[in-house]
Amino acid sequence: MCTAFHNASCLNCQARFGSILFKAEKCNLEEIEAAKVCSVYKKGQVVFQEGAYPFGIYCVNTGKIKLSHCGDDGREQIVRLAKPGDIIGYKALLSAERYTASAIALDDASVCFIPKDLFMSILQKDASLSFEMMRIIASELRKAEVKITHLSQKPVRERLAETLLFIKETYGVETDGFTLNVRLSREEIANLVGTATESAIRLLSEFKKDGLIELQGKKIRLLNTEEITRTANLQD
Amino acid sequence: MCTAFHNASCLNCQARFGSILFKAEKCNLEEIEAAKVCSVYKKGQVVFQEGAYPFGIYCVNTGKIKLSHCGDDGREQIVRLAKPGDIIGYKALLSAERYTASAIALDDASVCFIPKDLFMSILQKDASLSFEMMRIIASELRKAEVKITHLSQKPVRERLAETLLFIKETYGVETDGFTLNVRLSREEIANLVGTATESAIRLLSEFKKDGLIELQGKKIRLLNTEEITRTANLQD
DNA sequence: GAGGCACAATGATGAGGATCAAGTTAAAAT
DNA sequence: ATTTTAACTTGATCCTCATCATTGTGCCTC
Repeated sequence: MCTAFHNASCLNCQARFGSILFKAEKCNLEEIEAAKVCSVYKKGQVVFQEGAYPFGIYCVNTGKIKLSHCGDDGREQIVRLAKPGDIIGYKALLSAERYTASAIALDDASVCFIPKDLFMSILQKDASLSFEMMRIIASELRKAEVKITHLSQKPVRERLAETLLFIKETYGVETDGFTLNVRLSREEIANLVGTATESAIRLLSEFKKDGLIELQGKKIRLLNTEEITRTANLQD
Repeated sequence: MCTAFHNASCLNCQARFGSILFKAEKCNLEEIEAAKVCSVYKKGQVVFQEGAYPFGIYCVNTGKIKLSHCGDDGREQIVRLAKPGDIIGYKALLSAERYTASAIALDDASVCFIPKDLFMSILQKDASLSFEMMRIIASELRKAEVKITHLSQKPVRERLAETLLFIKETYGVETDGFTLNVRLSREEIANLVGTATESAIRLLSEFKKDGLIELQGKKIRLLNTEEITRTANLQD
């Protein structure tokens, strides 16, 4: 499956990535550090599965994770992209319900697991941590609401452009300054945009024809961010 | 504009509606009570406006509030319906940004205002309150993600049925057990579903023809909840 | 009661985008 | 290297749904 081990460098890890856990009081962070278990997931492996009950939360150490929500007809909708420092699986834990999304590694990734009881108890006594958690979730919620509006009001073309910018914002670009620093399948891009795979493909080649992007297998280079932004037609 | 006054019955109000604020430690709740200002808004009046900076949060005392997000083309998307006991305007406050949605009274409503500084300072020291806040926001986020999935995968017909059930869940029904306990314009229903007004109207009359609902002006009676649920095609 | 106004309803039309089908490339497995 | 499989691409078709246009209905004002 995946190798599990204790990662002694938790403090370093948090500091490096500015993770939320770093906001916890020191003694609590140390407690987390002692209890956590770090696991390595290969690309495509499932960190947790929609419908399962949560036993704790996860903090992404390295790699990239997609959180996707399976629709009734079986098609997936990617609701979030997580990067190192991000925590995932907190919504189900907080609302004490089953996962509404699956977490799947986009890369080889290492993810720390923090047991439910520990995390919850710390959360209840550590106002600083829960305050920070709240801010993060609130910001996620804002993003989700904007996405809802755009889904119901914007055409696929604009949403695709927006998604490309979002990917860049989330995972950044490679050293050349153009290539998106993640390999997503066309289907995954479509599931992020909320459209059919064929539509995503078609529009990507249009963007390419128009000189906005360059395609090379799964590599996507954003050549003209200006124009992509204009295509996304963002007001706010 | 709207009458503002101190409402001595805050403790009662919270208790009655099981508001989140009731989770605050007692001394903090008293502090909130002392500082809050209650205002009355007439139907259609704006509690806060998208784009403005937040000065505090609001707790709905009586009445119904819609939170709507204005799309780039000016069409509104209703992202939430608030009822007595709910707090609104917290996302902008927590993320220290401008409102991304406007709050507008659907009814004559009375809403309590709690100043920013007070609320934030309490939140940072009151782990119990911020924990509860977190749970609420997390649950909102879950709902939002489901909505995103449905928006991108389900046809309007199913989404309308789902919306009717959602309205029932949120505001309940009148004493007859059928009539939705809120008056929304067709446009508002459409903006809740995420579709054109005409489409909402057309489908509503289809539902009526099929005996699922009864229409009488703005009154909507859910005659056959069973069948509406089936039409909504909910799996999860 | 006549006029005006907002909202509701219905019809006609067209475009955007999903779906189906077929062919192509790329990657993985043997 | 060859087969197998999966992912990508492109074309053709169909259908949902948005848009435009028109008429109908209730409601308030004068």
